[in-house]
Amino acid sequence: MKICREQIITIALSLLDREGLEGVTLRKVAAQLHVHAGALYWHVQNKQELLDELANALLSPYFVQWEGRTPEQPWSKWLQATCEHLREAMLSHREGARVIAGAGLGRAVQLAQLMELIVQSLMSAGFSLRQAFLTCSTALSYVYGFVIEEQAAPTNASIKQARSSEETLISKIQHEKRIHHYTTEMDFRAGLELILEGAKQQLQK
Amino acid sequence: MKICREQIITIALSLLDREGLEGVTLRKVAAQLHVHAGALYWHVQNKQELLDELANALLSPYFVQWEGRTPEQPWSKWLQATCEHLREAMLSHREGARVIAGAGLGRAVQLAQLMELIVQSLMSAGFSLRQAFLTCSTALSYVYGFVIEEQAAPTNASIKQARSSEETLISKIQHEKRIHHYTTEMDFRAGLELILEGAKQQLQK
DNA sequence: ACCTGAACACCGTTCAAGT
DNA sequence: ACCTGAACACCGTTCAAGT
Repeated sequence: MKICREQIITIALSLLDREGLEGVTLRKVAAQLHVHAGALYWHVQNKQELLDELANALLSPYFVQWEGRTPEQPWSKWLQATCEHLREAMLSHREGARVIAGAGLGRAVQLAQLMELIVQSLMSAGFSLRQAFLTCSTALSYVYGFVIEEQAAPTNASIKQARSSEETLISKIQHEKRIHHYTTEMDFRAGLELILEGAKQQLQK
Repeated sequence: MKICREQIITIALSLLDREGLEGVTLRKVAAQLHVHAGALYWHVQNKQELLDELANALLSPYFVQWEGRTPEQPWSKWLQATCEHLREAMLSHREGARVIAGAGLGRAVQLAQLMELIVQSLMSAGFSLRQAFLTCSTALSYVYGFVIEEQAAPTNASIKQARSSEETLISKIQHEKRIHHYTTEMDFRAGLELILEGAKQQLQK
């Protein structure tokens, strides 16, 4: 049975969607390739490397073709679209945000390249290197944190809380959301706008 | 050997600092209490519950005494202090951010309470329920994402990159940081200020 | 009520040996 | 070059049986 790196990643990805991150196991991947677990170590250094490649595999289809800001494009619109695109990439697979955050900037090549593209796009719009970096890192941190929480499986505790409708502000917020048909996507956009607005202000000084 | 829930959490916390999150294992905790692994299940439902308690244990010393905004306090100063305090709680133990994010709002009672306190403090400063929620959730997502990345162990890849000082913008940023003695804390504050600035702007409309 | 002892069904990783 | 076979040192979880 000849196998290659790509097959391993593809199988791992499908396993991620079916069983979640904790279900992604070298032994299960090997089994689906009709191969013993030890055989994977010829194609992959260890499990962490597989996880890193998983992060890249999530990001690649969304960002290999992604263009930097064009001169006539306002930077805030471009950055907004880029962050929403990143969120979509994360949402494209179960626990995607966790996978990407787990790899981090140091490991996920795609993520480092994306950061490069953002900083460059902001600088061409008049940001200093530091301003561009801070805006970029703030936006990315926000996306990370937001989507990780968004993808966290609803627990028994949170369901119980929602059901019992206590007099907490959080349950009032949930209630208001239902009435006004607020979506999680709207929350995400609104938070992102806060950051973009802050960056605009900073830029004028 | 009589043991109790508190001891389990204390041991787990020390294990977290010594060996990191993946070193926190029911069997190791049990061994340090001179008890068989199965015995822990009398005090704890499963490993996840222990992890949730770990998140609370990280937050409690920082937030049980934490006060809501006082009338004479500007909301932005109070929120800034609160977010910096949260970051310090996360940094107080190895991989603290990951532990807290892993528990999430649904599991870490302390975190849900903190959110409650923030929303309430912002509303008393004139925010609508929705404005307060969005500002709170944006700030918290940012802190999450920032500190998770901050605490990610530097990898071989990132060290190699730093050493080879390629012509990437990211390495230029690292370089600039060293020259100007920028700290990670300054980066955190600057990003936070972006969000606070954006929230101020939003409030005026 | 609280723990032992032992099992069950898993993990990642290594490595001689095969082909 | 690439995989088998088998081992090693672990995991979380369950549960009868002890005290």
